[in-house]
Amino acid sequence: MLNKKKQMLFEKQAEIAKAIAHPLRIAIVDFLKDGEQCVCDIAEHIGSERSNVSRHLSVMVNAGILDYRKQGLKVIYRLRTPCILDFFACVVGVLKQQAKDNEKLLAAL
Amino acid sequence: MLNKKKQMLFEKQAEIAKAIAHPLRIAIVDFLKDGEQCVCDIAEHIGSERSNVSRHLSVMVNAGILDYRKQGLKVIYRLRTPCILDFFACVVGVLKQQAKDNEKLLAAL
DNA sequence: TTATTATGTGAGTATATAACCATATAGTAA
DNA sequence: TTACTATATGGTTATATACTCACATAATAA
Repeated sequence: MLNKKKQMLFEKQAEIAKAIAHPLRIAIVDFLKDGEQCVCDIAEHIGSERSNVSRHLSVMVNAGILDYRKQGLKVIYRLRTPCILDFFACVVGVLKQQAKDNEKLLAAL
Repeated sequence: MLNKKKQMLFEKQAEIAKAIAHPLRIAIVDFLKDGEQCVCDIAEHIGSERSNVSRHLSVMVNAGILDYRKQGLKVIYRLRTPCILDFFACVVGVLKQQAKDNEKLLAAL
């Protein structure tokens, strides 16, 4: 059985994973990998309402994935942990594996 | 604005991330990193009902994270993409960063 | 001061997810 | 055949999440 310490660690990890697990949030992280951006530009880039984007951003800030600074009227967000990008490299690996398996399946028909 | 292709990719990635984003599922992945296991042993190890574990497992199989084989009465699950473990290395990095920041905050009080 | 702009947040609704229980399915053994 | 075990799944309920709209807040400019 799991001990309390491990259980707590898994809950923390799940929180962070959940903070990434949304198409818009992934689009945001992908956008921010090239540099910091304000909410308005993020919203325009991913094509969603600012209020919605603002909420997605705060989810990721709370999880520790993003950071922000205020500059006049604007709030500018940036990636706080670039290793998040490694995660996507792995995910793309999973997708490629799936594609390969589908090919095999097709070839076998 | 995002094009359709990127949007589809982000949705796929989110699906995989969601499949990891649960404390029990992370516990399962952590358990499986040392080798394949049947549902009954997984359920006992993480301390949850078999029906519940079975559903969590099928979520991860559908996402392409896990694989399984049948052996008599038992169904034995294994990690399909070990790079998933890299993800956790990153997540632990995020947690460490958070802990460091909290220390600084405390020291500043 | 008022007006404008960027961002954040409360309220409501719709949808998705997780957990539990009961039951179904399938393999094994007597 | 019946009994037993491991796993999967339908149904229900509780909870969480995402989205939209309206409004609040805060910085800036006129």
